Amino acid sequence: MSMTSESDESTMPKNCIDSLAVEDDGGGGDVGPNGPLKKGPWTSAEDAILVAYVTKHGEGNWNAVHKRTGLARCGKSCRLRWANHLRPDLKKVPISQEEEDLIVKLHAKMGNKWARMAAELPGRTDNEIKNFWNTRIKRKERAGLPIYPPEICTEASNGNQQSDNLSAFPSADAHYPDFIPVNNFEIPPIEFKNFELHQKLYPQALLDTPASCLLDIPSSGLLPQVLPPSYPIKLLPPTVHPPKRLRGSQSSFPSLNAGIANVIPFGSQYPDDVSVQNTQSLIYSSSYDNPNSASNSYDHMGRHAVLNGNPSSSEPAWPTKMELPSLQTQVGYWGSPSSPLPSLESPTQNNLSSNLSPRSSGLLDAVLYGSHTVKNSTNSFLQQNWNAVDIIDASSQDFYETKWEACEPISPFGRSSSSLFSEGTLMSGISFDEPNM
DNA sequence: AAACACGACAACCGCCAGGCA
DNA sequence: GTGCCTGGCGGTTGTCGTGTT
Repeated sequence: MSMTSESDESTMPKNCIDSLAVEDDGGGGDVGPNGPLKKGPWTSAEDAILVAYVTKHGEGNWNAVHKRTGLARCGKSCRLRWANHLRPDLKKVPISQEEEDLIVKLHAKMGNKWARMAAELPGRTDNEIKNFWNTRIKRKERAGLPIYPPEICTEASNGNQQSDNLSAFPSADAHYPDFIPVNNFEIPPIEFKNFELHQKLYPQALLDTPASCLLDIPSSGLLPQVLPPSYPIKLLPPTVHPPKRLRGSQSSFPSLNAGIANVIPFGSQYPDDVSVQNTQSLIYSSSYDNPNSASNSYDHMGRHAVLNGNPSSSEPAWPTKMELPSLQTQVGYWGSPSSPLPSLESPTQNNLSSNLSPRSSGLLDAVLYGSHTVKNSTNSFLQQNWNAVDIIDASSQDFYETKWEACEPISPFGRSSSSLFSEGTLMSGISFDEPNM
């Protein structure tokens, strides 16, 4: 990014007030109990500090970052920076057409569930998808084009009808093409590995680099130097972060309140729906043909896809505010007592869930499932890659040249960076275990 | 060349939920 | 049971680059 301004005089966010600022780099920022916290664009030096910290200590406990490193950033800021920019598994290339198509499809199903959408798009962050979508919406809106391409609506409605067969949905679902089976809780077994491996991949030298030193480094690009020349995307399948909590666990459709969630056969759509877990295209590949419902997916302005066919939802909020797909505005419809829907605990769903993924009815189950799977997979994975640590510590250069070559050629920061180790300039001796201020 | 509009993106903010003492 | 802390999520804002007038 070009945003590397060091100046930031803005005030500290309220939610960061609990963080203790140690660094006083003369920059702006509010003053926490122990000093100022910076806001605004991150510098390369700050990135490097954060990367080093996370590499060594792992994700989580973000508020400890600045306490241990002297980084004048609040925990939330650190977390976001890491998640959106520093995670090694992030793609640093523009969103492809395929990805765009998938985003559109996912949005038709999920609405503004960016985090969940990100989970379906390896290497993409919720923020990235959100930005992409918002931009796209604006563009479409300005052009008077439908947000959802006709084929998406058609496919979605087809998929929805197909789901009828599975869930014995009432005929009303013809108006809810986005009600299609999808495993929104998919937690690939490997996803929890990321950090452990990263810990092995970042150089010990960096880990021991004093924050005070790093902070003095100009933003000209320390980070590219301290990070591997390429990312192990293939080794580290990016996905939703481990116990990523899903908001409104009672229903993955935000607008569907608990009561509704209880009656809607989301089981076919949620955690346990393995039928879609690995075959997302299934959703749109149904042989069903329902042109009518597709045509209903657009309002007269071509603005908001009325996927649910409810005209009332197509009007108001959409243009001025990023809205959920109209599906999610149809609470009343689904919530109607006249629509006896199967329970989430139906045997069918349970059967599905028993195979591959967590049960739709419980986020906890999803997490537990994920943890279990990861635990197993991580062990073997780490065993396979364990020597990477030693390699790095001993000879980073060799490691990168030999191990990273086969990986995604795009570096985390979108450039081909020279190895930090090739330059061998990092200081050592100070660990982030100890506050260095 | 300057002004403006727009896109793209990073970062912040407020809210909320889970964990824990 | 309650309150605090931490972290996640979605919405919003701010900034910069680029194209157009």
